[in-house]
Amino acid sequence: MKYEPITIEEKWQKKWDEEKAFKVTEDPQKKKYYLLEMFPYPSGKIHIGHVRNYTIGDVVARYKRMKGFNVLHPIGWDAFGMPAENAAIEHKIHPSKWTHENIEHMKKQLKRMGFSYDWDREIATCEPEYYKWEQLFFIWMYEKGLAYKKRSSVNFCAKCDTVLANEQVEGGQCWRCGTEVTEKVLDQWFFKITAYIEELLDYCDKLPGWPERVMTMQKNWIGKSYGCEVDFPMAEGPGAIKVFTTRQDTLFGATFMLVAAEHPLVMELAKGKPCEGNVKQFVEKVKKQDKLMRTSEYYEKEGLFLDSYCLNPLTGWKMPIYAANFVLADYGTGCVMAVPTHDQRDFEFAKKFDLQLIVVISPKDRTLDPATMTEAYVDEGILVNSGQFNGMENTKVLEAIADFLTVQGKGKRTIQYRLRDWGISRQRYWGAPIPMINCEKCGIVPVAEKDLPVILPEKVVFSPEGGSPLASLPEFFNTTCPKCGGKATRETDTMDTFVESSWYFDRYCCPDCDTKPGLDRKKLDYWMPVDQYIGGIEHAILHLLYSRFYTKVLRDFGVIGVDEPFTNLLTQGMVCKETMKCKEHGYLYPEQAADGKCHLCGKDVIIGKTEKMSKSLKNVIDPDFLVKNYGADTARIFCLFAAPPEKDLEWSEQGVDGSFRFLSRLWRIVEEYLEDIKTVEPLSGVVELEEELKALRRKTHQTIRKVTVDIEDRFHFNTAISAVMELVNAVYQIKRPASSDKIALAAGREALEAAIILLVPIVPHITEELWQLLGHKDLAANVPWPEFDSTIASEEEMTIVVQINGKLRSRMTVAVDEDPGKIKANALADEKIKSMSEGTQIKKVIYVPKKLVNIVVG
RNA sequence: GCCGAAGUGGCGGAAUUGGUAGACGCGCUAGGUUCAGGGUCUAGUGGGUGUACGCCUGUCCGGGUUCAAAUCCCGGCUUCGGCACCA
Repeated sequence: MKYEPITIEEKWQKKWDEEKAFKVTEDPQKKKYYLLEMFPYPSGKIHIGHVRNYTIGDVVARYKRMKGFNVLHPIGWDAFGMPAENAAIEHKIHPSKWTHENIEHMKKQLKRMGFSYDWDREIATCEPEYYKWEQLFFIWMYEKGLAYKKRSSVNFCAKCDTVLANEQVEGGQCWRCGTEVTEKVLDQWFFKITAYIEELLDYCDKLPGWPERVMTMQKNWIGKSYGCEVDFPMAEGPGAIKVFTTRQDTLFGATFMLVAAEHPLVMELAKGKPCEGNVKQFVEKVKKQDKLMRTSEYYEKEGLFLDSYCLNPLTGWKMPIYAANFVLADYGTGCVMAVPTHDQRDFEFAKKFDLQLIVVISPKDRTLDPATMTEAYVDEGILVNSGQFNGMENTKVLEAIADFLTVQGKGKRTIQYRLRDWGISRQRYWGAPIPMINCEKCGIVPVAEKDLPVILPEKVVFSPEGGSPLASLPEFFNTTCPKCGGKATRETDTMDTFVESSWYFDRYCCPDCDTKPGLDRKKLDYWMPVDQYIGGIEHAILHLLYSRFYTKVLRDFGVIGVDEPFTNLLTQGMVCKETMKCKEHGYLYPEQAADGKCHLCGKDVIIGKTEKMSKSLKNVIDPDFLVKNYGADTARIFCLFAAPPEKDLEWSEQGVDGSFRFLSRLWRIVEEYLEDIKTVEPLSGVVELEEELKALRRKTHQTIRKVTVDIEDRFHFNTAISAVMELVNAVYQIKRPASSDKIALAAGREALEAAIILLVPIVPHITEELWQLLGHKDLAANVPWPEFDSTIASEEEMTIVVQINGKLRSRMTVAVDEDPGKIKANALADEKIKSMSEGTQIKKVIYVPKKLVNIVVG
């Protein structure tokens, strides 16, 4: 019988489905394990990235189940979002229909991969049963001041025709479509993520199960910095300009003031002065320039004198005030004290406008002369020209100056963050409606809880020009005020889809809960937090930060009982493949470049760089193709074998062949033995064996040990698989026992059963089939994980390496329990060692137990 | 520019704590197979050198610590990722 993956895979998938083999319920007697992979956006088809992500997760889920854990392993759909809406415009298909069809198809694909999900917990975030609760949480957040509306300048993507959060802008471009982001002023809803900023930061050091670099990225994103707020009084008249600085040690060197061009203060100061017209022009120019500036590498420092002065609070000197293009309006106070001698940007600015330079930090080995300086001095040094602080080290004077400013009432210590509140308004249709009402009389009023959900209307018109379809649907937005009953209009913005993905893992614990608040605390207390979360590194900031925030909000509502949603996080690497190009036809799909020739023109194919698989580069492998040609098991084992999970995986056609070959090899050896071992019990306990079988048995138990450690402690599936390959090789290697040699056959059966069971989490279909062939009635998926016997696994002999001065010279085989003194003596008595150390003096003999003897000679 | 990760055969990757570098797989070579081909099984496969037991050399480069370094320390190079006028 040949190994026919397609037949057996479909057979077992059907069986698992019928038996609901992976359905779970809360069981207080059993230890729970919540394994979660980032849920997919239903784009239409699964891609290799999904296959890799979900395979990694499935191995762990199946392994933990075999280890006796009560494993929650759910799946669902991140079903709201723009592509559905774009499809509606382009193909005249309703987003709902498009989404549901995609889910249907992708669900089939996932089932075809053999992932062990509890499908009864499947959720789709576009269903009112889901977003209803999100709307409830929104109202609660509104009542607590955690959701608020603000008129603000926002990042706007013209192509997507919607607003983007700061986190969704990458290098000045839209994270989704790459279009350049522009600024727009709109009324927007925000979540007050900054209310939890300290806790979010704090826990960055309390999540040891997260990769260091993800935590670093989050910390950077939060961007906490300690400094001072300092008041610079206006030279004439009342008032002062507030400035944030982390470098109060350079305060004595502040010689001019910079204000962000967009800052309202700029026009205020220029008002009525001769420069007003110029200033206005300048501000307009900078506003337009802004977006370009963000993306371009080079930038020209520009500024304009506002014909006003303020005073340095410590020196009392007059400081000219400039509007500048390189000062950020939304960081700190939007105003910066300029210290040209010790800040490169300020230095360049001062040179351009010929402004005063005063050195206040002096390097230890030389003296700085403002007249000859060619760049700012930004290193450490001793304070000069700084009154009572002269002679002190600048790094140590920060506290003293902060105290001094506080006592003098000229400033105070403050903390600044880079993180802004999370803008969640989207001017799109396919999202969860924001449950708010604008009443002419009462202002903003939340929808009454009893009226939830605010259902997304089905019948809408999409226009290619964009704009929210909801905003042109009177049946939707015309309503009455819940407070006064008067005429009112609904909010037509929908929520950012990152809101749905911020709590879906909670909902999985009780997907059918239909009583307020949609989350069953008892069930959540059993399952949460997620023990292991697995997904792409691309969500290091966005999704993971939002989810952490939302978890804390829900905790404070008493809805859940955990501080953090994900205890352990594994960020898997990308799947890459070489690109292929034809001079004439550009990038080619793999099937268009068979035999190294372009199938369109026959020209030689140029092999390009290896890059992340993407449709635009056409370096993609369709999972359907793999399943059809090799089966799901081969796709799974290859994804695991080619690289450890956190590293990028380079796709290799030949590697896939190799994986398939291994499975066939396993199949063949079992078949080879099948008749003879069908009725033989595998070995267990202590049995006297001849040398070859003893070695095989040792290998069997060593393999169990290694695979267990590799999966449990390190998620190193590649080495686990190679260990099983070795075991299979070992069975091939032994002499085929006679049909009557029951002991040898029992040892063979023990080895083969071990190989099969150890591979169950990795290649579940072939192993189910082989398990059944061996005469077992129960599902391999439910078999307990094997234990190893350390006595059987331990070697009786060991190879000791003999070195002279650290160089390998000889080896010897000794019993494991050999006396160390004897081993050393043997090493010295070794023929080769004797001849090589002749005429030298032995200075030292080092014995590393069970490893080597190093003889140091002089 | 700043921060972080990585660099090992022809290739993907092993080497858990400093202790036999290159497990396992791919590729390649040779051989067996009622072997057309493919498949399959067995053996070999870092480089150099020698008839051979062998010897020399070798984990990005240069130093250092150590009996012993892919692994630890210092300096540099390259690649990838993140942040980037944050005051």
